[in-house]
Amino acid sequence: MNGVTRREQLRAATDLDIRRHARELLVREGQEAVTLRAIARELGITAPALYRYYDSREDLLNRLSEDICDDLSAELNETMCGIEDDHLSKVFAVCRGFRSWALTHPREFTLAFATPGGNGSGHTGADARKSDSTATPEKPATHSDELSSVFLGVVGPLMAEGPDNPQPPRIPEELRAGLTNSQRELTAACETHGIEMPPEALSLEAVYMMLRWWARLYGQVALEVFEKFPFDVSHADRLFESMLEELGREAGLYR
Amino acid sequence: MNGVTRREQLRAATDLDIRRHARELLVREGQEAVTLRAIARELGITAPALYRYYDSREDLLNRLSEDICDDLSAELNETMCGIEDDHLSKVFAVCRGFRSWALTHPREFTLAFATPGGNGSGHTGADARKSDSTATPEKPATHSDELSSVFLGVVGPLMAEGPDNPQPPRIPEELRAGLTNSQRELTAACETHGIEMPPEALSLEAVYMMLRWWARLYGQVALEVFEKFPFDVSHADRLFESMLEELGREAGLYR
DNA sequence: GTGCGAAGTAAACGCCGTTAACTCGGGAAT
DNA sequence: ATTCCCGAGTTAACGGCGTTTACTTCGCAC
Repeated sequence: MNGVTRREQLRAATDLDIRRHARELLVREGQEAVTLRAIARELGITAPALYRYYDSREDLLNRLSEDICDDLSAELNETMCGIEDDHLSKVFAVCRGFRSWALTHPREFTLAFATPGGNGSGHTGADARKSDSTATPEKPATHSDELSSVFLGVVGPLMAEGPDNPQPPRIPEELRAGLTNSQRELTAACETHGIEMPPEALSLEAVYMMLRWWARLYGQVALEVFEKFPFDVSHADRLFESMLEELGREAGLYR
Repeated sequence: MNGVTRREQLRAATDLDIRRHARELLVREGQEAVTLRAIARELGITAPALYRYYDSREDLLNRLSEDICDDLSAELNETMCGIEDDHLSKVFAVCRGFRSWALTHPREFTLAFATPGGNGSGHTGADARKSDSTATPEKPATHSDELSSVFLGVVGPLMAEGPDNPQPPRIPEELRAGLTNSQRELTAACETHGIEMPPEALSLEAVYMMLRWWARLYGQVALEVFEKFPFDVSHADRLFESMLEELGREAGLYR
């Protein structure tokens, strides 16, 4: 009657241990130290045993990247829930949370958000992990966008309440076609993730705004993590704050 | 009498060959394929010989990263010179050039602009390569900012001519201190690189603008290279164009 | 001509990912 | 209760890797 056999339990536990130790190695010593042999050593088993769980080292790294996104999502979700103020404050809190997470977890950020292969929240995953062949085909959703869901969950209410933009952003004509596509994708994502988002709130302007928010948030954060400012910037946090303020102003959400 | 001996000639030639083949491997097969043994194989020598030229594989990769920046700089410089229009058009051309270079050279972009160690245009280089101990101590400049020079060279004239910003960007008070620092660094950089930049043109507002330009340019480009848009964006080029336009408008440079 | 120092080599060490052939034990079918 | 399967884990091995050490070789300054 028990849905999960003893074997499955053990397997799941070992799998968790593998990823736990892999993550630890990543954090402590960097991506190239995440070695099948090192992981096995810490687990007290031998390296080839890991092939019962993952097809290859790369496969494991991809999974790690997903885990990282999920953990980050959970953390941001908590951050968000801890804010009692208006919706805009929540959005800001999430952005600040993303930044400070990235700065304190540079190696995890690099793996999940700056790896060319296109894992993380990208959309090129082959989705062929080692698992029971028939089980859990329940999430055919595009990809592991746990994280998008967090952002959507906090931006959604903001969209719903006050999009009385004093200055609608004047979307360039040749962008409208592409944006309606994204709009479709977004509404679908909101549905699958059960996010309260009145369809009329997801205007083209809103979609455009979200894209620009993400591009600038990501850009500023990556710039800081990789220290690629053209000259020394000791006041990066203040720069970030001014970017947030500017974003809020542009969205017509301030005052 | 000859300033360069035959030995030095050969050494320089071999060094160039090393980097040429390393670069080729990077482009063709990715960073982890840039192997001392592979390089040596293609050169027809043995791997330990490479240690006569570089302290380690990492050292070589750092040098590669610098080469990439320099090549990109040269390419952008050419792009810029090919534009005969006003200064703003040149700035746009350089930005577009940077983007299309990144998209066509993703692996080089990743190595030079998204490597956590902080090589490339960062400012943490230990600067201890294998070279004649006493020669060429002539560039104690902060770092290898060949690239910054290109951007400065194209932004400078723009600053010099028309900073009649209809809307000066209202720099947040707590940013001014840090920005004056950057301002100092920038004027110094202009001097060392011989860039025509009237000191009064490099206002705090101008420095602030340049930082924001770079952050957004870098962010958008990295986002595209790593395919980390939250949903499929097929119209990325148009998005990029609209970002440029927006930047121009914000700088008070448009109409 | 002699000899020094730099370029290159050969051999070895200890890592690595991955594969193949095996042991062994839990659990289902009989 | 016995049998048998199959999956977790092992051992051994392959080829490749970065790096070190000791060596040859040879250009060139004296």
